[in-house]
Amino acid sequence: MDKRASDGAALIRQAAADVLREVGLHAATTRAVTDRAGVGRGLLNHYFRWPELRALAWEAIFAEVEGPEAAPDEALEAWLATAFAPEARTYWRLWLEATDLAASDPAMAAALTRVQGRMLARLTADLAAVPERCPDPKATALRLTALQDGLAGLLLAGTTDLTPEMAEAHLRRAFALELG
Amino acid sequence: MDKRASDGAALIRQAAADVLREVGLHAATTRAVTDRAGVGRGLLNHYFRWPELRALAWEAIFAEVEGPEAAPDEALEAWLATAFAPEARTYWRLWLEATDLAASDPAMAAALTRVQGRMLARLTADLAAVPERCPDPKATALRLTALQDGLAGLLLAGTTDLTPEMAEAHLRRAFALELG
DNA sequence: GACAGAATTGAGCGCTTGCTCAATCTTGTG
DNA sequence: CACAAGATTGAGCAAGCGCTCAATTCTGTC
Repeated sequence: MDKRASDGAALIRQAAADVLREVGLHAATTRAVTDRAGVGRGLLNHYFRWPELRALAWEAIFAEVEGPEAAPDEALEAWLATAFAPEARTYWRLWLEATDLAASDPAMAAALTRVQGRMLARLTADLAAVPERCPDPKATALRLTALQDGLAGLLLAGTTDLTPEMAEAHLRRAFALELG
Repeated sequence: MDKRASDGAALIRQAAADVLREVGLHAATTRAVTDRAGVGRGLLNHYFRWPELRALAWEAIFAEVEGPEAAPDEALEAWLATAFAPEARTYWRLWLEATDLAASDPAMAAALTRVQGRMLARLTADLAAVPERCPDPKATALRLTALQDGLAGLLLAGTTDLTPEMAEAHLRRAFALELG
């Protein structure tokens, strides 16, 4: 009745998410996951195929992030404030790698579609809560999301002298332009 | 005196660029390049190391694209019009993959820095040509570039119902907002 | 024609990857 | 306790990667 404290499959799912966070999508391997989980190599393939497990763990990570709702106007400020917070770096990287992988990995593409849809819907809803200032919430949400992705890419590449603070300022500036 | 019609190193550089265009940065291999160039496998390593050759070929591809200058106001329209043209798809993908690789590949990071710097400088200059409408060309160029990157990422992932035409419309909308 | 040096070749090394599979260990049931 | 069924193991396979190196071919010079 009482399940084992260590259920193999759950152990592996958890370890996969941990490994993804630490080394990213590209460097993550099945061996790293099984070692981390403290189980044999064969067990992973008994429950999963690597592409599926990878997509599963990736989506689980972003599911955590989506977290609870906030009051509409606080939600927008919270979004702006956390978009380029230091803790978010892990997610920019996982996001970028996922966009990349989605081209060749159907499982990742599906996961990305779901997460992206949810995030866009949420931002759209938050923007729709101030209709007098934002006549087309869907379009604005898409532009702001795209801008955020693009700025995150610039930050990750580390190739410009862009800092997270500057990125946030740019996002706020675009936000101000969009909301008139 | 007259150089050989087929100089091994040049042949390999050219083949590398072709392969990158066709299969992208991640799928490209030394074997694909040497086969394409019609030379033996060993020759590539006689002249190059793979990370360097890859970065070299990548930068060469974008050097072609930078092309000749246009009249200042035409330049902005040309930029908007070609940003999401069908032919540009290859470049979005190479760009995205490069951003990804830059984290672990110093040669790619250096190449990306150079190309990104040139592109930003060019757009900044074009925007500076209309100072009455664009008070801060550098910041605007960065935001527009980031937006373009983000929209390209969304298109590549193929996960939203975004079309290239819509992406261009979004870019034009942001452009209009920026330039008042 | 002979010869030195450069260009070029491809078999193969060492490594990593995801995955298979026969064997072993654990667990719940009668 | 016995026994079937599921959980778990790890050696090893097949494939791919960048790269090495001894051997071969080509090329220009005297």
